[in-house]
Amino acid sequence: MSAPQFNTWQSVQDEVLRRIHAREWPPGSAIPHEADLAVEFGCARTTVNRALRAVAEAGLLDRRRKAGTRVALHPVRKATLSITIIRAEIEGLGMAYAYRRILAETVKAPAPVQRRLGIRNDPMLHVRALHLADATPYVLEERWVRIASVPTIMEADLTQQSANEWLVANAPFTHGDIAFSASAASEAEATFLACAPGAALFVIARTTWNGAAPITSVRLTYAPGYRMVTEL
Amino acid sequence: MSAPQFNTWQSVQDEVLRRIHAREWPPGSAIPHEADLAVEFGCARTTVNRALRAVAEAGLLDRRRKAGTRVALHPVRKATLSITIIRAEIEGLGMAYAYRRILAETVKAPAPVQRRLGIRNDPMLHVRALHLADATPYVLEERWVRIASVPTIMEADLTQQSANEWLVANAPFTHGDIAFSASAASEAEATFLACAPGAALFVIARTTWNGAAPITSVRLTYAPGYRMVTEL
DNA sequence: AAGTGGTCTAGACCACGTC
DNA sequence: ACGTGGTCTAGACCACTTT
Repeated sequence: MSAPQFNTWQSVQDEVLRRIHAREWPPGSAIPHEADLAVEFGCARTTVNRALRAVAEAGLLDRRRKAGTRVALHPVRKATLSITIIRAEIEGLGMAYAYRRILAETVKAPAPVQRRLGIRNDPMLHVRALHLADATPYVLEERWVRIASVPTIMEADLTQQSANEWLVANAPFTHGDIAFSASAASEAEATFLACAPGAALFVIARTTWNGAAPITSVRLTYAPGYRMVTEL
Repeated sequence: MSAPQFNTWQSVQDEVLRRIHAREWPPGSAIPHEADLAVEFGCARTTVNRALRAVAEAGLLDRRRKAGTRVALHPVRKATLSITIIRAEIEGLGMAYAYRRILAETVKAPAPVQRRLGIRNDPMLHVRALHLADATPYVLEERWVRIASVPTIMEADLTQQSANEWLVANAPFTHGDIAFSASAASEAEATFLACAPGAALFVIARTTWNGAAPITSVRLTYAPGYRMVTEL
């Protein structure tokens, strides 16, 4: 007889996933308690807990104290997107990276940007720059930085290093939001990205804070054909 | 005198995050070993491990056996997108959900779809459907399902329930890939989504497998103005 | 009130990678 | 070879939630 051995939390996780996928534990049903599973698997409850927690984080289990653990009815799969530096992204594709600053000015931000950041009339650094891959336009970066939050950026040479890269290295942030959308190329965008006006462009808008202090808001407009890919 | 108390792994995590953000542990620098931190924090090494592992998963620390733990030079922030069923997404916005099947046929899939799924000439179910929010077009679903992988789908009434929803409930998958892009509306898409041809549309392409068996490949084309939002 | 997951501890052994 | 993180154990107490 002797049940198979489950010595590691990963082997327990594999077995749990197998039972879920095989419908031995159907969606919505309650699964045995940690203590029972520990006995069945012949390991410590801590190990079972580690495994179940990992599966729950993946969205396949719902766990609640007292209520127990149930197989998720609508497995909310989570796709994780890694937000990297643009230079690293391009070089990772095996292409040559180049960067061209188009504009840098100190101004009051337009109303929509102020609203996103929750500020009023603070002086902002406005930077527009183009990132190129193998000498062809890759993405247009349109950025506002709240100077009071990152005063040292005024001493950075943004003709050589992108604001994107400088901020990643020098301006830590605690949280932010990010939005993905599609947008028709404006006349200006079409010129910079070497495409036709009205072309469908992939856009990422990101706003970040350091604690309560707003840092920056950026709009990245990608050249036609860009695809953001990840795994499930 | 007496160092502050860190009884829980979350309090340890908070302190670690504070030191990283405050640059007490600058980017690229090595931080003390788990054992040393356990002594400093006055807790078990297990607790320190739990905290550091969580911070490492968030991308702020790089951990390697023997090499030790370092503050990440380029913190790779991860955005997690939850993939839900479309009806839940629309109802979650407080809008009325409606669904209209446009087409369902059993055919051989076109070459690009076969290539994505890694199959040849298998019979496929092809479904085209429109999801509406408050009676206006929300997203167009264009889907291919490999019948051999999910035979029971032929008995489902896809005029009432969307293939999206049926599959989530009845066809478990182990892994998949997902791509986001922007695309100009074709004549057909413009008609279904009630927009102008050439309009910039947000597109999600998803392909899923159950183990080695390909399940389905779907292209979701959203009506103009759609934004996919998440937090960092 | 009681049951379930969440967490902490102290000690131990192990796997991996760097030296 | 050896140092560091990775994990396991057995037992205990606690927090949250539902009954």
